[in-house]
Amino acid sequence: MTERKIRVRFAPSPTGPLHMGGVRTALFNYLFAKHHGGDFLLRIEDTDQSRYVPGAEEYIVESLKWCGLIPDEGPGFGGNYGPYRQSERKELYAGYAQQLIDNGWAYYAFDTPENLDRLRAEAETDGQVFSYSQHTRMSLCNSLSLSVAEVEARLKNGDTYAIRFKMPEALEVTEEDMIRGSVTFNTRELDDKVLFKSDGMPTYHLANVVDDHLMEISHVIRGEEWLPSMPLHILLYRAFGWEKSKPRFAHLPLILKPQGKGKLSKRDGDKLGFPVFPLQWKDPETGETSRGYREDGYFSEAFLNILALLGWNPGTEQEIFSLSELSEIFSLERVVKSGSRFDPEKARWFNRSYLQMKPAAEVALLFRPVLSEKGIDLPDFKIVSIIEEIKDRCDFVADIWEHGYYFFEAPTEYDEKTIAKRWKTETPEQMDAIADLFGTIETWEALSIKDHFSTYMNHKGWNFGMVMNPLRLCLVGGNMGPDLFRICELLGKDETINRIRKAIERKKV
RNA sequence: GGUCCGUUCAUCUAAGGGUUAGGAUUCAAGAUUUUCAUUCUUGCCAUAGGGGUUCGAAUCCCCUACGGACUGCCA
Repeated sequence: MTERKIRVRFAPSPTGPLHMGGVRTALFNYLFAKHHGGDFLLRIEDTDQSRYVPGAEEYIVESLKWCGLIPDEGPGFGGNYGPYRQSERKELYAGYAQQLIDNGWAYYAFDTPENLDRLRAEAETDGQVFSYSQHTRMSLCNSLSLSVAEVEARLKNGDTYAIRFKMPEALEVTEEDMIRGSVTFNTRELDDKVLFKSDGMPTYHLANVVDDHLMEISHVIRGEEWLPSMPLHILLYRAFGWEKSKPRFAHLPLILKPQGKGKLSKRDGDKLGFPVFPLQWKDPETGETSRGYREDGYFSEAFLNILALLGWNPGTEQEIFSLSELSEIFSLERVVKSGSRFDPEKARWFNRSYLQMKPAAEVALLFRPVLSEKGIDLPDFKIVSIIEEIKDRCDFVADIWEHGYYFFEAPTEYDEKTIAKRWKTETPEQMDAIADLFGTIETWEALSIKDHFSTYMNHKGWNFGMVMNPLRLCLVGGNMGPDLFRICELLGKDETINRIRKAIERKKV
């Protein structure tokens, strides 16, 4: 058992885009596999054709690729345990369902969905909850309550049926969850879940257990919402006689909405003020578009880093991790038990940290398209120099424009507050003098400009603040930006002088 | 309603019987930047409540409260 090859799977159903909780589940599976030198598989659980959403599977694959969580096996990724789409494994499941009927762990249920709906509605009006279970099964229409002859007749007649699990009576099922510890359920309280649907497809429970067994999955790492069905799955392994090779279970805490109640869900879409999806998603039915982390300008490394620290911690004070670093130190023991609220502010901070770590040349490559879109073309070394100056005030690549547009185009308006505070009657004359001074400078380089400027200022006896601030206003349109002389240098001599003259003109009017 | 899971600053979390309960984000103040942002320093802020066990409990046990998940021929 301990020598068993580690194999884990991420098993989403293609009912829409993956949300960040799903990505985190994939991440933890990936990290666990890589940490132990095991395999990470992707399996598409598309057993409910009525909920199938076109494009969802592609979306899932693209999301994993963006994050760098590349499956070792899966649809389109190869592997010896395929197919990895449950719809393509359809034929397989009926035999397993039959096996359970034969050995008495399951039974045919002929009840119509309408009838069950009615029973549920009735129970509800009485303030009760209907459940198809050991307490009610004998009064319903199934191969346990009907005579053998009747069952055979119905089967022969082609009546539709579902196959339900026959939950044992009053049996304690205890399982050691790798995150939660020992968890015990009593089968008395559990219902008879449908394993095989009347449409010929298995339900999640059957397909999941059968495939995990066939694919030799060693650890099931999934969201906490699956904890209540763990006893059913345990019992299914028992019913099939697969207990010896049964995987270990680990139920991850949920990611909660930042405010309000409940877990984060796909339906939260765009309403929260931050993306819940890794990638932008366009709903094929409504045409509605939901934003994604990628399109919002997050680095995938930052996105993953945020997710890694949501419900897990390294036990040290380190917060920034690469994927390979995470693989090295990740362990299920350090996953927390309680659900966590996602904090968009901290997500921003993570992205900022990654942006700051990247060399200016790399950021320039990412910023280039923004400039191209605006029809701006500058030599690379120039862009890199500019980015070096303003990178540390940005959280996202897109912020570079916001914080440094004046490097690329002259200001068209000037900040009123700064004008009121700094633009005095003597200012135009002073600016004019500075422009003249600049015209005489031969080595157009920050240090040299500063030198000339200082000497001139001292000679004139002018107040530095009352000249530098208006000068800054002329060049950038406000009271922001990096070192003034660096700006002059990067702008170039002619442009600097032009901007000063232009500002004086504008102020006159 | 029932079953199961959970509960340390506003948020993410550390501390696996003995610490002034630590860090990060946010927020606030100061310093630096002759501007702004950054950066740095400092500060504010927490063991849900009640009972036990123990010399000693955030840590172990019980109860209460609160939160969450599940309760479909969905996954």
